[in-house]
Order: sequence, then C-alpha cells, then structure tokens
Amino acid sequence: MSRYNHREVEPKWREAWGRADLYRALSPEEAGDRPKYYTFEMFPYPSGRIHVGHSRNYAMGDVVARYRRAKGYNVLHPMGWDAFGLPAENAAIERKTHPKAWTYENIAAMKSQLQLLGLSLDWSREIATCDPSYYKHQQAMFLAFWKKGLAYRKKQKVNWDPVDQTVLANEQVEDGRGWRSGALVETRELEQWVFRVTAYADDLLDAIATLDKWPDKVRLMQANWIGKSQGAKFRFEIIGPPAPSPATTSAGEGAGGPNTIEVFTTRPDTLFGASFVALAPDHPLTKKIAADRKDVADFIAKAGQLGTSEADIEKAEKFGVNLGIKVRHPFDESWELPVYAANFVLSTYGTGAIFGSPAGDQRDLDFARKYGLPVQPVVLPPGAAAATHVIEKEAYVGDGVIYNSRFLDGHTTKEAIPLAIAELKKRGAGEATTQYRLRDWGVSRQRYWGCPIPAIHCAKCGVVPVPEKDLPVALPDDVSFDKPGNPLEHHPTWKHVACPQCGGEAKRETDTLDTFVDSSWYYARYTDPTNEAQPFDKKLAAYWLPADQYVGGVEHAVLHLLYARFFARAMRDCGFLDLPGGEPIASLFTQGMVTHETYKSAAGKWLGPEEIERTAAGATELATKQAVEIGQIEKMSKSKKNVIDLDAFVTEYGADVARWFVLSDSPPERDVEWTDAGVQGAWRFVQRVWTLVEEHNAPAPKPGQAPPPGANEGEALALRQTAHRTIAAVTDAIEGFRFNGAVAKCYELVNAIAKAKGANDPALMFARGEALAILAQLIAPFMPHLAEEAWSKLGLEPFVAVARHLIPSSPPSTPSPCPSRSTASGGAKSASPRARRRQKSAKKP
RNA sequence: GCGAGCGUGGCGAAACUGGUAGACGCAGCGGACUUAAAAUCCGUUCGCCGCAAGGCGGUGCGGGUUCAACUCCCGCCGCUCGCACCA
Repeated sequence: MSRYNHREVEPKWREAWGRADLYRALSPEEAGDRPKYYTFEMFPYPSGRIHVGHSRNYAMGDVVARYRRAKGYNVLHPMGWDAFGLPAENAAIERKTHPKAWTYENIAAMKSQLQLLGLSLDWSREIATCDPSYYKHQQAMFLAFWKKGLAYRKKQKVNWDPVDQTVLANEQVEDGRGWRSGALVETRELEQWVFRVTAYADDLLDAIATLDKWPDKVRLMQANWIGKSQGAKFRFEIIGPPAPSPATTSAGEGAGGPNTIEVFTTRPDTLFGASFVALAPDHPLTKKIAADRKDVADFIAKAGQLGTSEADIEKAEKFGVNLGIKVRHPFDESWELPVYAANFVLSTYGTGAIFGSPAGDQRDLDFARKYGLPVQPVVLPPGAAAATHVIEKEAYVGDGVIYNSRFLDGHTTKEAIPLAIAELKKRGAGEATTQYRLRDWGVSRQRYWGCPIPAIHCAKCGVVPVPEKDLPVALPDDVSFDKPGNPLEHHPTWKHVACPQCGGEAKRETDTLDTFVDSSWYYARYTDPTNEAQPFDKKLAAYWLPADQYVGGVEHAVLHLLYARFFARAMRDCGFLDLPGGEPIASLFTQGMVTHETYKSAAGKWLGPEEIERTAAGATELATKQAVEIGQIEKMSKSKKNVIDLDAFVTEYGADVARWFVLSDSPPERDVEWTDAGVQGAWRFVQRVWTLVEEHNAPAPKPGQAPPPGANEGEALALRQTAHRTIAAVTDAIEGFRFNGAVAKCYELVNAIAKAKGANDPALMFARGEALAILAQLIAPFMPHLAEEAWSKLGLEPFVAVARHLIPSSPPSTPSPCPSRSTASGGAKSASPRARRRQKSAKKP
C-alpha cells in the first residue's frame, strides 16, 4: 500500500495530457456534430506571481470546461494576458527595468504557475494584449470606429496630476491628491479620444432583458449605470439685465441659446410649484457672472472645495448664491423666478441647470427653506385633503393628484406629465427628452505602456488617421522614464512623422488607449487568435460566439462588462462581427474571493502566514518571537501579505488539494476562507480516495459489462444506486454552479464505498469497482490528476479527462428521490429549478 | 438616502416546487491500533428532560397565511455589497 504521491502523479499526467493534445479546441470542421462550448475566465493582469486566491476563478472555469468536454462538447477554454497597464510603468520607474521585459517575465512566471494547476486550457490560443499582433487589430478597429463616428475627439474635464504630468482616473485620486505624487489634482480640459457608448444606450439597456443567464445584481447595476430617465428639456427666458451675448461668451452653448436657461426635469407636472431656477457652480452662465461678482466667484470656489467622498456628500449642506437675474415661468409670462447657482446641481448631468419645485423634491425643499423661497404644494397624496395638506420638512415625491396648478388640476401625476410637455411644446419652450447617466467613454491616456492611438496631428490637415497599411503603430522600445509625463511625448523621434495626407511635418498622437479597450474584445480574438489579416474571421467568431460561460469577479460588473457589450455592437456595425443576438456573453458567473486572516507584527508591519506561528490562542512572529496581532479576514492581497504562494502549496499538497479546497465548503459566489484545517480536510480526502482505489486492487467493470449475479440485490444494489444517484446529483450541482454541493455528494459516495466491505463477494466487488470508476469520473473536473491516476489504476482506458461514458449498465431503478435523473452522461440535461434561479433570473431590471 | 442581497449548530454550510431542519466538511468528544505519537479506522456531536424507548424546544425578533413555513406575506433589528445631491 503506497501513499498517493502527488509530486510524481501530477506532473506525469500533465505531461501525458500535453502529449495527447487533449485540450485543443477543434475547428468547426473537426468538431463535426459535436456542439461547441466556449467557456473562459477573466484574463489576468500579469502583475507578478499568482497565489492560491487567484486559483479559485480558474478552478471554477476548469470545472465547467472539463465537465462539458466529458459531455462531448467541442470546448474552447482559452487563456491570455491583460498585459498593458500602469504597474509595468511603475515597475520601470522603481526597478529600472523596461515595462516590456517586466511584463513578459511576469507572463512567463504566471503561465508556469497556471500550468501547475492542471487547467485544461488550450494554450495554442494564448494572447497578450501588449503584443503588436494583437493591438494592430485594435488599431484597425479604432480606425473603423472613427470612420463610423463611434470614436471622436472631445474636450473633456480630466483629473490632471501636475507633478506626474498625466491624467488620473477617478480611482487614482485620493482626497483630491494624486495617489503617486501626492500633488493636488487639478481639473483640466483636454482634447480626448472618446468612444460613443451613448449611441447604444437604449440597446445596451433593453438587451439586458435578454441576459437571462447573468446575475440579477449585475444586470441591475448595468441598468442603473446607464440610468435612463424620461422627462422634458425646456427653456426659461431670461428677463432683465442683458444676458451675455454669444459674441463675448460661450455661455449660451448647449444651454439653449443666449437669452434662455435650459433645464432638464423628470417632473414637468410640478411646474406650477416652481419657485426658483438653479445652475451648477460651473455652468457657463455662473462662470460668466462670477467674472463681475466676487460673491459668485467665492461661491464657486467654496462649492469646488467640497470633497467628493461619500461622507462629504452625505453631510454637505445645500447652499447657493442669488445670481441677480430673473426668468419667466414658461406657462405664465408675468411669473418671475429668481436664478441661483447651487452646489447640489451637477454640471455633468442633464443641462447643468434645474428648476426648483420644493414641495416635490427634498433637495429643492432644503434649499428653499434656507433661502426663504416659496413652497407651494402641487401634488396631493392619496387620501390627503387639499385644505389640510402641508409640506414642512419633508417633500412629497410620490404620485398623487395635481392641484394648485391651473390647467393640470385634477389630473394624476402620470397624466399631468405628458400634458405639461404638450403645453411646453405648444409654447415653443421645450420638448420631451430622454436623459442618460451613461456618458461616452474617454479612452485617451497619457501613458507609454498601452496601445498607441493610430492618429496623426497635422497643422494643415487636422487630425488624420494612420493609413491601415502602416499598422501597427508600434510602441518604441527605447524610452526613458527619467522625466515625469508620457515617455512617448519625450521620445526624440517617434512622434515626428509626415502627414499621410499632405506629406508635411506632422506629429503622432502620443496618447495610448485605456487598457479597458484591450479587454473589450479579447473574447472574440480567442476564436481566431493567430489571424494576421483581420482581428478574427467572421465565420469562426460566429461559430464560437456568444461565449457560453464567463467566470470572473463582480468588481467588473459594470465597466469591463459594459464595454465588452459596447464593443460587440460597434464591431458588428463596423462589419467585423456577425452576432445576431448582439450579446457576446451568454452566461456570466461572478465568483467570490478567497480570504485569509491578516497578521500585524508588534512593529505594525503586515506579516505573511509563513512568517508566523499560529496556535489556537494566538500567533507569534517566527523571527522575533513576539506576539502578533490577528486582524480581519480579508481578500488575499499582496499589500496585506495574507497570501499563500501557489508554488509552495502545490509542492507540499498538490494542485488537486488546492482546487478541491477552494471549491468546497462555500458556495462559489460567496467568499471562502482559506484555513489550514480546511486544507487538511481536502488532503485527507485525496488520500482516502486513493486508499480505496488501491484497496480495491482490481479492474473496474468495462463499459457494457454485464453485472454478475447478486449485483442487483442487497448491499451491492444499494451501493450501485448510491453511485448512480451521485452521478445525477453531481451533474445537477455542476450545472447549477453549486460546486460545494458537488463536493459534498462526492464525500457521500466515498463514505458509501468505504462502508461496503466484502472483498470476496463478486457482486460487491463489481459494485465497488463501478462506484470507484464513477467516483473518478465525477471528481475529474475538480481533481483531474487524482482522477486520472485512479482511472488508470482501475484499468480503464486513458483519459478520464475526455471519457464520455462509463456506466456498464444501470441498476434496476427503485423509487428514489430523483427518479428522473438516471442518465449518467451524454445528452443535454437541464438544471434543477433552483440551479436555474442561481444562474438566471426571470426578473427584469 | 436609493437599490440589491443575506441572517440556520462551536465554525464553513445543506435543505431542489411549502413537506423528516442541520446533508457534507472542519473543530470537539469517546474508542481501536501503537511502547508512545503522527497517520488511519470506528463511534458520537443543535439544546433541554430521560438509563432507555421517547418527549419537548429550536432557522435574527414580532405577527400572519397554511394540514404543514428556514422557505410565502406584513412590520422591526442586524450585517454585506453596489450607486450616490442624476433633477
């Protein structure tokens, strides 16, 4: 009896799988009538090394891939690298390496780590977004988008770090300071490249209803992000002091003309409750007036000072300043309303101006109370009486019947909205409109390590596209990070080029694309990763897409997944892609993280688990023997050092133990805490399975082999039934993404096999052999090495990784809890209702 | 503030369509093997009463619907996540 030696077994099978080329996705021709199945996990950023926390994501994807392969699908399970990005430049600055060298070293290291896990990936399709053979197609698509008007240039406000001389993303601004330099961030208007995501706002929103295999949470977050509001845009006519003329100011631009203020509202039904108009602090008219009025300028400064953190907004008091101008009510020429600038009005939403109807909006009410403005209730809540209904400190925002509102009186709020809009239209003051929270996507980054934007700036011809034959616009290797700012800008020669149109002196665009662009279409590149002529062959993309399953973290619920959906539409409309349903990803699963305790030394430094000794009572630092503070259980991260290194773990326990453990215990969508005890449990299970296989010491029954007499009665029958029911249960659990449930069922089967003793009973031997073979097949998606070794030991043909059937013959069925689920393999099977609910949802966002 | 989700043993969790609450794992306890330990194996483990058979209570709290509620409805309490002055 030998102990299971993962150090020999695991490499042996990985090599055998590689030799047999088991995981290569078949071409449509090779696949014949096998249905396709495309499953992938969010590709990693090559930041260095992976730890066991990362492995969960890939382990889940691998379960799906191996399960589908075993069911006879032609599986595409690719992997690649989201290889552009800021950390490579930081490394270059800090360690004097080159971003490219750093990135490719990390890719090599992480690839060998992923391979240790025994993932059934098709490495022949590996892609790296920093490879010119990848980004050249991205540049071609950029040009197509540009031609189609989906990419354009726009002046945009950006966070500018004056020390690093670069644009910062909102996430990189902490307390108004750049996260690296610590410099106070300035707001600058820069000419930026922008993708017209809003062109698809309605489609992106409506199609969420078709994403019935996406988590509700994600669908809702996307819907909220798009933020569609129906309402009206209309103009107030300015009275009194002459408004700034278009000749002297741009104030009128986009604000409805020189003598008007345009506002957006979702509640035109409350117009008779209006008591003021308010502009954003940075509304053009506010700024114009501030030029002559110190109090207004002071107000703008004060409003700008307020932090943008959640707590700040929570506490921020509403305040404003009277701009000293008046406007006419659109429904009554004689009704004048004062105009304020107010800190709670956003310049980035709607028109940057609102009308205040205090009885129906809490913010307006707070503001009106502060400045002594009238509060006229116009909506009567159900059950309230007009004579007694008053607004004190709480606005009434609900539905009701309109009163105090002339021609709208007596109508419900729902009826009054179109009536008010019709009246605005009749008077030429406004019209119905739809407003989105979604904004176009600014993709320019003043960075080196990104995809160059294929554009050339010519003094004569303007902004000119790089001719397609000149693609790729490759990044120069000889760059220096000595100076702050974008190395491409400092490069002595790179940016100097001839204008493709007039041949005169011109300057290359030195901005690079946001790395979210790189990850917006990689799912399509996987379908044809080596195509040099085009991003991918339309037919291949049509064969594989939409991807059947995508697994990744919920932190990408909005941006990445929304951009991916945008790209699918843009690529379709530019002729790159045939995707009838429009959606590139059919089913999404968002997995939970792996967490671990954190440790802090007496000196206040984070310590890794390998630096301490943990006992039930507490922990001590190995180096100093001092007590260690045990902190929160948090997501494994380098910064907190609460990570378990993958290589060391695999050497000690094996990849199967890591894979099994991260999928046990907790439901996949929930976090799982990495504990030594849990690892021990997984380790024990591996040993236990192996011991059973070795003890059995006989070949498993061959497919089709008839059971011996007695196999269908007594203990043998009971074991056979348990085994066959486990097939159904595990199948169901995998389809429903309940891997913890599948694990539990495998434990039960092992317990049942261990109990069924009797080596001299041929019937029982048959049942045990059958059950062990079933077990090997069931654990194969989770612990592929152990499964393969067991399969081989049971005398079965390699490989369990691609074995499609096993059952010699089904035992006679007796009434069981799941009588309808006796099919073992082959044939599509539907998940249980609960499983469906976990993955899909009937609810509309 | 708005939206979503969750709350079950000492712990991670099961419980499918309303039908035996706590599967499975961890930790614990008792035992076997061993000079001893590790490993392994067997038994046991929600609480209370009982020698036992068995009984009673129990899924955050309070109500309700039902023959039957962890599950459905109403109202609270607590936690987590997302968004955040979006007119």
